[in-house]
Amino acid sequence: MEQDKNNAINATIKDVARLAKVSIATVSRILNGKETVSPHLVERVMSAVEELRYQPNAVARALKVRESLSMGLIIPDIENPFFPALVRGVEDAAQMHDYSVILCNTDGKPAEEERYIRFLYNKRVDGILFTGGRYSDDNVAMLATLSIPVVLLDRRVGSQLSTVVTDNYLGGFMATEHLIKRGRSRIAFISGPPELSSVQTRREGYVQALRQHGLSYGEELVLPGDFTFESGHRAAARLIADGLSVDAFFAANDMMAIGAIEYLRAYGIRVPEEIAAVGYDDIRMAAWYKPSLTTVRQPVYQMGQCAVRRMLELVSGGVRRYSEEVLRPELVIRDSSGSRGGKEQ
Amino acid sequence: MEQDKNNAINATIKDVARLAKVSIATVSRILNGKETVSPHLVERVMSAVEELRYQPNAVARALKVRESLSMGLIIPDIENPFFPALVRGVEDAAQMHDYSVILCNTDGKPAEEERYIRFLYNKRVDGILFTGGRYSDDNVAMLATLSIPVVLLDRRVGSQLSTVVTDNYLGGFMATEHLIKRGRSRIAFISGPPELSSVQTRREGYVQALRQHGLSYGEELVLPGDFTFESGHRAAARLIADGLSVDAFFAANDMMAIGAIEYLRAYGIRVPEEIAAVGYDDIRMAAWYKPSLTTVRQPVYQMGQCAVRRMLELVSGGVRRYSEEVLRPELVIRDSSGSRGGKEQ
DNA sequence: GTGAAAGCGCTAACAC
DNA sequence: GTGTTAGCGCTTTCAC
Repeated sequence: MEQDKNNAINATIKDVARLAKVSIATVSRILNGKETVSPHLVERVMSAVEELRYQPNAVARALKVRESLSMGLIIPDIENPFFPALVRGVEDAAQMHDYSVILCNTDGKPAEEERYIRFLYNKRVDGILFTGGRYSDDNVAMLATLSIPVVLLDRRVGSQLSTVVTDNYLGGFMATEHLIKRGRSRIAFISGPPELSSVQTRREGYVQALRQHGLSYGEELVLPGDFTFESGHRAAARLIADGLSVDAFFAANDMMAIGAIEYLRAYGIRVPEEIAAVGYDDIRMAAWYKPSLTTVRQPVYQMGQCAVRRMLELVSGGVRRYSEEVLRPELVIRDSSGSRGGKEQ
Repeated sequence: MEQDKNNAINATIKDVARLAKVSIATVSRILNGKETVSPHLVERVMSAVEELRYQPNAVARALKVRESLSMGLIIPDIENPFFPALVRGVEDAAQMHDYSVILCNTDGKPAEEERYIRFLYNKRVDGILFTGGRYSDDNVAMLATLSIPVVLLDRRVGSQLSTVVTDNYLGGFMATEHLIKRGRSRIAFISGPPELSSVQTRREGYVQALRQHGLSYGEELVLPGDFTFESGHRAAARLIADGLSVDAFFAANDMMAIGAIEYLRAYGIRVPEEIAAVGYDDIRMAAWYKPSLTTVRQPVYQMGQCAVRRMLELVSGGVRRYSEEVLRPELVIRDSSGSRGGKEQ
């Protein structure tokens, strides 16, 4: 009656203690390895653990210690090719610290975001990594009031939260300057959702590069877009409708760049000869597409890692330091931006 | 001293009970809505919940009820374009039932798989959804001994576990027969990792289609591959080295198909005119690639959903029924397999 | 219909 | 060093 549970499916710390003939406190001490316990007890306990195939119950631990060793990762959509690398970066870094990551897809809908934040809070995650969709300032504000560490990814919002972003200004600048150096002078910008700070900042970089090189800039050079392939199509259609007064474009992401190129080529317009193109993100396809796409690569995987690091600092630090980490993007030069000599060549 | 915690960050069920002047049992009953409670108490409790912004602690609940409302999802790599849709299917279905999903990337390494299985068991997830990498029968066996519901995804292994797969035999058959109907007669197969049951079964479908149409089949028609773009290159290189005695190929995934096409075209070989191609998966790029890729689409998102459904059945059913669900793939006909009239046209 | 109380499995004082 | 014990926040008998 006392020992018949040895082979039970779920051994508890109690079972281990009984089998090893020690108190549960001793078992706990040994398993957590913080205090010193005499070797012969260690041995007895460890073999009991073996025999019972004891696996500590993390739920009970979480309840007691108020630390679940889990974090929430809120993203718009894992099927959007930007996010897998981010998620992987987060997951790898989390796992390294014995943390689990709960994945949440919101499709950028504020209502879903709110649901998930509440959901994660219920689960008592130790922290939340958040990438918003559209303008979700409300939810960011809500996050700020929560008594939970938060790291914002790729979205710099006004509030007082830690953020990890890439330098979108620099990215936009590099892309545009590259086209200028390739001899282009009328450069359009295919925008993403204008509410996103990342998009705004890329555009600022674009504008500044034009200015700095004495090139003309006007609202008519900015084409609306929403990050989809199809909106690339539409932007190209407008370019054509406008009489093609442009000899290059910089798109706020690769998907739109490719959409636009496809459309232009369907109209017999040669890329890069007649119109040069630069994208943003360096998705996988950018390298394989014909013409291969010059683009601005974001260190997405590293962003994920950094975010986890920041979050863990917040969790353990206790003191809530609001930090901002800016990662440097990189220009990847391929065929779509034309050859060194410019369009004449 | 009794009520000064009202605005504390983390209200507990106790705080709510005190404020509403009822017992914690009553609060619990109302919040779970299973038993009937008199309306005036409901009102009092609900307004206390409001006032305190009470959020139940799921960890405590999980400990008590032995149900964490979370599941683990083990995949090789979220950056592999096959998986995002799967993950999304799982996540959506899970969320619909108030479940959270813990994502685990193993890179297909058995050691990582084992680590994660243990990890998830520690967290007392209610079930595990598992897609193995290579031949990980050991871990599948380990899963089988665990006292935890498991659903295997896309891998039919000998053991007694529930599985959700697509009909790879049918997929291979359809792909091959399509090429035959397009007038091709010497059809190569670019294989994936030969240990994967999915790959083996696709190959069986391929072989059977050839046989059934009285076409020759031999080992020399099977080219090794490992699902990467580069291995598609290599396969094409071998095709060329062999003197191109082939007028079509069927690749076990799209990535390799595209890799092979790229290589062939770099050698001036026209696709589909000289060599027709069919892939597998229908990744996003398949539609955009030039030539657009004829391929076999797997209902990946639905697989994720089905797997969750199965798992939830196991969890609630109590009785462990080992089921097997086979989803039907679909042939998506595009340009890479040539025109209806066959290669002569 | 409602409250009191036991206990899920664990950690961390606190005694000895 | 080691054991005893008090909870973490919740659900669920069991009485009334």
